[in-house]
Amino acid sequence: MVYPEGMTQTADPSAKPMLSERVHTLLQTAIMRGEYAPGEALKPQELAQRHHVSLAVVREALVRLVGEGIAVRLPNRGFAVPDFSDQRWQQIAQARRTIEPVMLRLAIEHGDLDWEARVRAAHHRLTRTPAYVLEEGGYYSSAWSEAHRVFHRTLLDGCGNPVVLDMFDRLWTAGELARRWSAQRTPDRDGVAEHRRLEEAALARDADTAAEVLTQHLTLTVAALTSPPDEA
Amino acid sequence: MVYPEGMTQTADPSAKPMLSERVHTLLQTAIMRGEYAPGEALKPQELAQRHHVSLAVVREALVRLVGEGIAVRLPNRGFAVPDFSDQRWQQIAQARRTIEPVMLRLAIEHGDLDWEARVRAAHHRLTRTPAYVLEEGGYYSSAWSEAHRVFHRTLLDGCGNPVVLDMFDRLWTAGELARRWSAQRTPDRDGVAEHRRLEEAALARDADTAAEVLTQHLTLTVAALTSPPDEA
DNA sequence: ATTCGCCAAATAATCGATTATTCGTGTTAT
DNA sequence: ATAACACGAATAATCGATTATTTGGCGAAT
Repeated sequence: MVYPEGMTQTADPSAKPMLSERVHTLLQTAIMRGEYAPGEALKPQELAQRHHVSLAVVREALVRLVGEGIAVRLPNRGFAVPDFSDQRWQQIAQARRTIEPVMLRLAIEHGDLDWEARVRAAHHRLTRTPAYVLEEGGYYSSAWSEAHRVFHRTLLDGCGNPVVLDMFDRLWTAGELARRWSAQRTPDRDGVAEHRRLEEAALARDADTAAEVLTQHLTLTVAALTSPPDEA
Repeated sequence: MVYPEGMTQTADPSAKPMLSERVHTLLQTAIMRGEYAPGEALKPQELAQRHHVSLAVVREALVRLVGEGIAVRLPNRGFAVPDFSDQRWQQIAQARRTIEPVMLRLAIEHGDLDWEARVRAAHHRLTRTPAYVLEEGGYYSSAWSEAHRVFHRTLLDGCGNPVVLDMFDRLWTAGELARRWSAQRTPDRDGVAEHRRLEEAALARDADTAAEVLTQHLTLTVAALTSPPDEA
């Protein structure tokens, strides 16, 4: 006897995750927070005993991180945080300038009412989140960074294409890491006006304007790297 | 005493690769060749004893494959080949149509003489490689498929941006796998004329024409999926 | 007859230990 | 003094075995 399709699916979303999953997440956030310097070795032994797990789970987590591009592997010489150079940051920024505007056109073409609502919500949250907190030493607050990511991601997710959105996610992650380490100082601009113009153009289904504003937004963000931050 | 930078680099390119590396490559080509059906389980035990390695190396290879998007992981239920649906193939094709034309513009803008030479070489090789061999059962010959990939990849690599090229590589791999399994029959068109027009427009630095031809090329390839193949 | 719960087999995840490779230091030959 | 070599410590890669989870079948209760 064959059970009906999907009958055997337990699919418990609250099930406790695997150890390797947890260690992976821990390492991911640690690297993204800048707790490891570029080029610094990620030593399985140390990590294993620090988190009270075996080498195998650390190793699995590290392999996953390599797949995500936020760790590198030197065969027979272990794992390390990639040393994101300024060049790398430029490459990532160029990639974003190249593809995100066309992604946005796709989103504007395909986005539905639910998308529009989510764009408004994300923009509202972004504008109401303080960009800096004194305690966090000169960088954007983590809350603002997350709101910023969600806004850009929400703009694009109107396209409904997970393949495209996955590319955005990878670019954003790599970009944040590269930006953290490639500049002496993170650019002091949060592009408030541009975000508002992006929101308006997107909701007005004005693809040309939206793409133009996004290109400008991404260009300025990079240009601010090499020139002193004048704009607030 | 500190040695000069790079002094300790052994960097033996002919060094024998790790076991996990070898198993990873083996599984990758097996999956890409269609030796596993979509949804089919990739059982560590069986693979381990078939290739005379331990579970750990198989497991590491599988984790890497998941990172590359050609395997999926069901927590506590093992690994499997993703069941690429027609929908998935459509999504990948849309992603390619969306971003490859702008990538090509970037390549045309930045490509140097060496790039031009490689484009000519790749196109020459593509046109002189037979697209079908009777022995391989209705699909393109593997030699032609590889020449096809190299041509498209070479066109884009003029941009010199590894971040962008990595996106192409991932899209191409996923696309080949999805195409193999999502259609009853692979489209019977190889777009000879389009490839030639692509080469000419690219070398003439005519970005508008090249982008247009590439969009058309990618659109037809997908359209051929749902309609009977009329064009040869 | 169907559903629920329990138990055993199969498989996934993790662990501790073993083997292989690299790194650093000290020694020797030029 | 410098460079090549050898050896031991440190670390990476791999293995074999253990533990945890799921799967499938059987019987009892409804």
